[in-house]
Amino acid sequence: MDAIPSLGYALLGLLQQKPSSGYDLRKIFSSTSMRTYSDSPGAIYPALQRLEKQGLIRGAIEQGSGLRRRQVFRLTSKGLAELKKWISSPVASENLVSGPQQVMLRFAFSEGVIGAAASLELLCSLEAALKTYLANLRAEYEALKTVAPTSGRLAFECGLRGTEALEKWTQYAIATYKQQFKKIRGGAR
Amino acid sequence: MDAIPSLGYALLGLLQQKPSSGYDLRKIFSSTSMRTYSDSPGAIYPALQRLEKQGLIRGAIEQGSGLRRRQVFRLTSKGLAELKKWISSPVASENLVSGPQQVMLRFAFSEGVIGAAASLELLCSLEAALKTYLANLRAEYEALKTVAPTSGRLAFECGLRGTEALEKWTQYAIATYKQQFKKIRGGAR
DNA sequence: CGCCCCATGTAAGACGTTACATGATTGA
DNA sequence: TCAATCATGTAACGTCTTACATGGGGCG
Repeated sequence: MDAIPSLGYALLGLLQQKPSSGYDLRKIFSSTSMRTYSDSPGAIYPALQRLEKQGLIRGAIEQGSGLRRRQVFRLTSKGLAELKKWISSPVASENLVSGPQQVMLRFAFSEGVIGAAASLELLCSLEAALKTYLANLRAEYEALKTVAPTSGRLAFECGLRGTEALEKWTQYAIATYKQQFKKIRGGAR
Repeated sequence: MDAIPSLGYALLGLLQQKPSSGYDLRKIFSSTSMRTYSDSPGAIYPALQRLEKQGLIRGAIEQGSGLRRRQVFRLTSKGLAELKKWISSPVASENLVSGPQQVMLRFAFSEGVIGAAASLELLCSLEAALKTYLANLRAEYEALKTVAPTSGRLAFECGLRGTEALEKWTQYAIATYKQQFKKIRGGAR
């Protein structure tokens, strides 16, 4: 089985939340913070075809309400399994090189797919990966800061600060989940 | 003239700093914080060929020291002009949708290519773009925070915090440059 | 001699982009 | 009836990925 690109997982995650047509998905990409993914038909329709060919989703034509036929896709059990596997695989520090976007996509879907307890596990794995990643960044910074021109040094500091902000967010998110669990366990229902 | 991809500009910027062979450039990509760019020969050599075909760089074969021939590339005046144009074009808030990486690459090269005063201008343009971008993000957050599950809300907050950190960095960088200018103007040499 | 590093490249395939095509329905 | 919106798709093109090919030089 070939590796599924980022867009494919975004589609799987959205379809898990709610069965949708290609057009629905395009609207989500163009109107929400998922703008980072392409809303062009030339990207989405072929991607849906690939996922269907791999047996991860199944489309059903809906010819009811008089409009042009729409094809509504939903996850198959195989698709759900693939999504779970992707979301729950531990975060490696290499996953952070090209930004946290991919990991964040996994986390955003996690609660609905694998549950809050597993979301927390994902966060802990992210925190550990960040520790090694930040150590490398800081070492590189020490080597660079004496030789680079101001703009180069500042640009590097930008990456460093961004990653530090991500670390703080991770700790905040972990605390949020832990508190949530405490409330549920402690509070009467 | 076709649009130059990100990798192309990264190559132009590095070649402006120092004429290099394809192999040198690959090593930079694989060993420094520019890991985000591919270090694979299948990406870099074709990219260099394209840039040469467009007249932005020129390669000279170096057959001196007994090793296999290496081809050292350097910027042409046309290439330098293109690089200047790219770096000094104002930042739009759309440039921030897919992360600050591209803008940061421009900034990192800016001082050596267009000078510190123009670097400062780029930063101010970035600050303005961030203001509108953050306003949009915050509006979307208000709409989302009541309906989204915890993990979805937290993931969005991550993006928000990251952008806020970027804004703070921008202000810090602007202050750094302004202070630098004051020192130069004020201090005897 | 075999192995690793220098150094350059190509080929096949996957993916995304832009632009175009199609056709039905709703509303001015 | 004309335009806009719903809804799906295809074709050409460019770029990146992975994998392979080539060949010289230094070293044990």
